[in-house]
Amino acid sequence: MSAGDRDDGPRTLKTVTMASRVIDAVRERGGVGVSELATQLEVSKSTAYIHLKTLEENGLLVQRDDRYELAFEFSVLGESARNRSPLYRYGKPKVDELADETGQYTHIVTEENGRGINLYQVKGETGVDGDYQSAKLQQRDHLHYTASGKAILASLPRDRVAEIVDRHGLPAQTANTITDRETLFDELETIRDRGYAYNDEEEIEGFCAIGVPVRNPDDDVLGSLSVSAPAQFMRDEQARERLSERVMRSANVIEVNINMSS
Amino acid sequence: MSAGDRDDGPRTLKTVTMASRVIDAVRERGGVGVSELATQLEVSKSTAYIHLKTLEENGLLVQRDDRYELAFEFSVLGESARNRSPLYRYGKPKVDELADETGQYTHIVTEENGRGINLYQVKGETGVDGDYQSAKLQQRDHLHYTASGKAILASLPRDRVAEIVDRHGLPAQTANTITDRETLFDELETIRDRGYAYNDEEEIEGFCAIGVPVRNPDDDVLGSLSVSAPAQFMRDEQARERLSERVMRSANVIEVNINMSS
DNA sequence: TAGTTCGTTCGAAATAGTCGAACGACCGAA
DNA sequence: TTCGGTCGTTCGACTATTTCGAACGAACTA
Repeated sequence: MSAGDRDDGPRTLKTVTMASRVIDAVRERGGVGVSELATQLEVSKSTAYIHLKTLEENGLLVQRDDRYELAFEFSVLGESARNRSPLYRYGKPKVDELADETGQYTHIVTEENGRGINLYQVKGETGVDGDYQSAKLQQRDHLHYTASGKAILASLPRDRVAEIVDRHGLPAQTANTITDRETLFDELETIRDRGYAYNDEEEIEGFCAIGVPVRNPDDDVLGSLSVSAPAQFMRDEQARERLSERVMRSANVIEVNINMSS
Repeated sequence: MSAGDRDDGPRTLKTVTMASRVIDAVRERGGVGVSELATQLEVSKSTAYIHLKTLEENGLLVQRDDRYELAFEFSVLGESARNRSPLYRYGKPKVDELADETGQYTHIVTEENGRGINLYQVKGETGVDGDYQSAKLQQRDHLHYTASGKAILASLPRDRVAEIVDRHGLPAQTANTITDRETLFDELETIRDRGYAYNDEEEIEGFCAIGVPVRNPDDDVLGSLSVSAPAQFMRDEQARERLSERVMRSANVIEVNINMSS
């Protein structure tokens, strides 16, 4: 084995980690062949082969057109994971409602391992078309350049935020992305005071968003509710004010519904 | 090892198969502890432990309240899997539309390994509330007792259907479920003639549904589009006729859109 | 037809997984 | 408080498993 064998923390099963890398490679490339995977993961063809076959036997991959792709089984597992989240269960109807009323893209985001995960989103009537919808839902995002992410960060203890920034950094996405640690902490302060996070074209040029945290009775943050709209729309102070009030109200209703259920 | 070591067909990685069983157990129980998993899978505590830890390290499980649960990562992978399906991409807007117009539950289903997978569904205005929605989306269903499933089976070659029936059987779900092989083949014939499948309370008592296959230019079936409604509603011949025409029309539009894209 | 590339199979070398015992932490009962 | 039970966790040793590379036929290209 190569020199730099890093300690993965606890003892782990290398074969399982390898399988996980296989799954990741299949997702990234949208399907792989045996030789291709062997090259990408730097293992022998026979190893790549047996991994793919094993995952296929277990229903996690399927062969389509001579390539191995992710099985729909993942969509079953994904639904299972989502549905355990009260934020998803109680938030989904509110997202539908908000998207309907505002006509804009509306999302629910939660945090996992320091990244934002888009649990659900709806494109409202006036929402711009394109690959935006499917692209976002497939993606784990950094938390510092989205309104949803910043809303979550603002509700997390300071040292947790520091930990996340250490781990994932603050890469720029547009010219407006916050890439400085101190600026970020100041921004989070502002968000706490104001009650909502504002994304000023920090992720996508021409797009702004408003994000509001959703908390449980113990004040742990479960995630956030957000609405994004063209910069043009958001530049109108009044519209923005109205919209933020609206999102805060919905987030609050979600919180109440979650609290009543437990 | 125990006596009955069956040949899994091709050579496979036992550690990966074990990991897959772990994931399945976690899903089934909605979260597990170390000892609990060890008992369920009949392995030592230390083995259960290292498997859970490895999957956690790889972002596939998370610890919540002293239990290991499925990570939202699965929801990312699931979206990825779904979005590769043209049936999903082109069918989703039509499902939304149909649910809106009919006010009933509307779904898109596809087949994988002889089972039906619910790719997307929407509860229309008049759709009954309850756990039905989330329950269905989490589930792989047998194909023989749903309208969507029968529509798919009717579009598959006869020997493929036989294979599926051999593998998964024809378990009864209600008194109306088709449990006899010959009856099923006759029904599939009827479906082909009629152009749509009808579920007459075969899955859930009080619920009927209409399912229509969606095929690609090569005449392979990609899945089906279906609408379910209370038995009361469906007993009205005229309503049923109108609805089936409507579903067939939408399915056809989906087909056309898919074909134009390739 | 010769030269690639692909996926697939196999035996043997080398690595990695499993077990069971043992520990400290935690919880509830006595 | 103290005891017995359970929990998750760690470790070394035995053993089973994974990995590799070579070799094959099929499919495709030149």
